[in-house]
Amino acid sequence: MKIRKEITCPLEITHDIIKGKWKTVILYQINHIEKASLSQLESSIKGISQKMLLEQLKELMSYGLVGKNTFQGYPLRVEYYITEDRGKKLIEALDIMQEIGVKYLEDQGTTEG
Amino acid sequence: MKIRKEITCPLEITHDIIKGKWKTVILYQINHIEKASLSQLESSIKGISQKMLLEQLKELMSYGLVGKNTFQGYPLRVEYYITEDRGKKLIEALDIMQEIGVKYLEDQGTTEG
DNA sequence: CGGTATCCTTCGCGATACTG
DNA sequence: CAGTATCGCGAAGGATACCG
Repeated sequence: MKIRKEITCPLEITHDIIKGKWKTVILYQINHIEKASLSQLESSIKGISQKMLLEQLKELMSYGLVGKNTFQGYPLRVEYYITEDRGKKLIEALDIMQEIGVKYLEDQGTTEG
Repeated sequence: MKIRKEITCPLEITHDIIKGKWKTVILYQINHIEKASLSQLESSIKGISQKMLLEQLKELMSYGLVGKNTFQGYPLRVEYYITEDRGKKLIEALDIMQEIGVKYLEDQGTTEG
């Protein structure tokens, strides 16, 4: 995911970070599950492959939005979480987007049905 | 811009609508300029072509996020605006994204310089 | 259970030219 | 000033197979 060099407003940086198909859902799900394992995320996000999930998680971590704890032993265990400083702020925006989505579905329902 | 059929959460609908490279900046700029003409938008958004701008505006209007007033006569004049019902709500999310972007730039500045 | 590597396809976006 | 049409490219993302 590329972040453009020339920007009109800082908003675009944030947008470039989360514009990928899965980024927002992943963040949203991690926040809900709280300490999310890879398999938990994989099964909770419809249609995502393990490869995409890991790829996107890596990017989100590189931007400091998601953190990870690894527990050695058997079976292997990891916990993904939303970072307090950067991640939680973005969740606020995602929550609004969630609201809008819910509203959108309601409107669809009343006009279609 | 395609909206996926199978979703995990309504958030994805909103995301699918604004995921395009220019959607968020366009919305943000329209909101700031208030009654924005095409040329105003074109000159205020760095790097965008008229074709992309019109294409994206059309999509944003189809989702009810942006409205347009056309004034016949010479020269031709149009005003694009953020819709009260749907658009303004999204601006709330974009404002948060703007804040995050600003913070991001600040952090970059302190670690790099 | 978690993670990596490779190959292939699709479609978002840019460049360009034209119309009312 | 505002808007439409066509074409080509590249990166995002999907399928699949393999490793600790």
